[in-house]
Amino acid sequence: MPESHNSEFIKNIAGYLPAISVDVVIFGFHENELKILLLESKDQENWALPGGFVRKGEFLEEAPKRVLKERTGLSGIFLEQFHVFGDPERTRANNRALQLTRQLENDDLSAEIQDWLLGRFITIGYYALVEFTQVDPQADFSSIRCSWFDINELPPLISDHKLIVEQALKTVRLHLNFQPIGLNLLPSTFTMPELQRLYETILGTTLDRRNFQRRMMSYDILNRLNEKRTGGAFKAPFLYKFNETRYQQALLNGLKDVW
Amino acid sequence: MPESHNSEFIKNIAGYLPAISVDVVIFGFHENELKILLLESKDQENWALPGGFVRKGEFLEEAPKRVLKERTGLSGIFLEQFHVFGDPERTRANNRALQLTRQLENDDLSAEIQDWLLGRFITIGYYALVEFTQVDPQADFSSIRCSWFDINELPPLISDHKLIVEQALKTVRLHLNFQPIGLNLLPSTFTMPELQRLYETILGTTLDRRNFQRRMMSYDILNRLNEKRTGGAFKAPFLYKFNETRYQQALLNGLKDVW
DNA sequence: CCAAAAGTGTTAAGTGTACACCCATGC
DNA sequence: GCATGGGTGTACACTTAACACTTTTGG
Repeated sequence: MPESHNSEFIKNIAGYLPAISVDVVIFGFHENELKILLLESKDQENWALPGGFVRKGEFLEEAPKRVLKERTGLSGIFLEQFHVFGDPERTRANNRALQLTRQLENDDLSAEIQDWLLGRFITIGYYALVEFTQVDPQADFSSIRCSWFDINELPPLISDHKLIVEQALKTVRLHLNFQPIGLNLLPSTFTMPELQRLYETILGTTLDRRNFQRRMMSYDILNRLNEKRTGGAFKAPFLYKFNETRYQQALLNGLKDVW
Repeated sequence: MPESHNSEFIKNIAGYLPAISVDVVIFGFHENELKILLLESKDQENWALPGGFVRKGEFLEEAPKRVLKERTGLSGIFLEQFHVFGDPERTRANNRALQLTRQLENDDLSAEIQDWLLGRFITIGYYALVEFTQVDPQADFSSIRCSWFDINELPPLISDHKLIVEQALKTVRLHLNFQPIGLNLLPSTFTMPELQRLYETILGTTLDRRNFQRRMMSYDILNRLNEKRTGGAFKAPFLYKFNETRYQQALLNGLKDVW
């Protein structure tokens, strides 16, 4: 799938908006670690965020949706614009362009297309929160591999991608203060301790078990099921599900305003 | 100043990034009303947000800074990116382009430049908070007038500019929950009731005088002066100044986190 | 001296924090 | 039965919301 899309991409380079790219920080949660999905380029030691370009006729949000779909197979996921990165010196475009041009150096790329690729790119940063176990990471045509990395053990990244990741994490932490989180990061049913680990991992702190439970319940976005997670050691915890209606409402209205 | 800049702009259209514009929602506060600065175009009944393009070599943030400077004369102002608007059908660019091309129809605009102007534009929305009394609104070359409008009495706006304004206001209200505000919206000294009116106006609600004062003081970003605002009727209120060091620190660290 | 605005104080209700205690489970 | 993790309850501190009282000022 990505292959055919990519050849298509090369041929239709003029069908994309110039100078604009999107990069997506795809967060996943697994074994108490917050992870992001990265691509390893063929030319370099460095890794890169999955990114793409915007088709001339499409809605802006479609571009990150495509990226997410192609790299994870997932759709219908929470995806949020968080910052535009536009330093003239950012070399993301150059790196990406170098990959493309080297790969295609035998082709007869017009000067126009060369210009397109080598010009300055402003990139719109999106973040996505996905369920780790449902993802089958797919490399794109310019990459060797696509895989998950612990947020605390990132490899060297191209261009300003480290900055983009940091900013994404900062934004998620801020959003945690007034938005619910977890619907797409966790399986459809989960235990309270599991939800707590997610919060702790994102925040990089520890939280009080009992107070966490109370606060989460006060948000009124969880339904406790009559089942428990059996099989594990020790006391079996209850299973919970997000109440999707209330969850979406909380996303819109915010959890709590100061004023 | 704007005139010379504008002719320069036309000649150097190729010196700007294609397909990207910035629009700035400039908020001011005057007589208990929240206002924004709008431009009236020569061709249409509709008004528009001040906007501009990004020069090829400049930092992204320079573009809205230029816009702000040219329309208000102000610099060093709080300016924040809040959303990217990228629907393919948004006609801002077309409207703007129409103005430009009509105005220049006798000139020999190359097909390339025509394409540049008539293509699809993605716009990055910024908001600025400025001190009303220090602004001398300046129209640009494509506009008849530049003036303030009460946020509740906006004229018809071109394209999706109404949406952009709404989103800006929503963002400011949200930011009010974790960021200090007022440094650039108010004169350098002000009274507590004046600051309260600002908050009330932005939020569209009324607040308790005494609790407001306590909360503001608890943020530890205000210095009370030994002077009062005399001349008015009734009891003279104290004057306050923002402690700029603490203010900037609060901007960075946030006022209060839930977690 | 009265009305209106501003400053200060008080108190009850609500919320958050830090625990103590009990329950379930595997070894 | 004991270590460990999970569920529930509670006392206390702290914050917030609501309101009373006092002070200042112009008319």
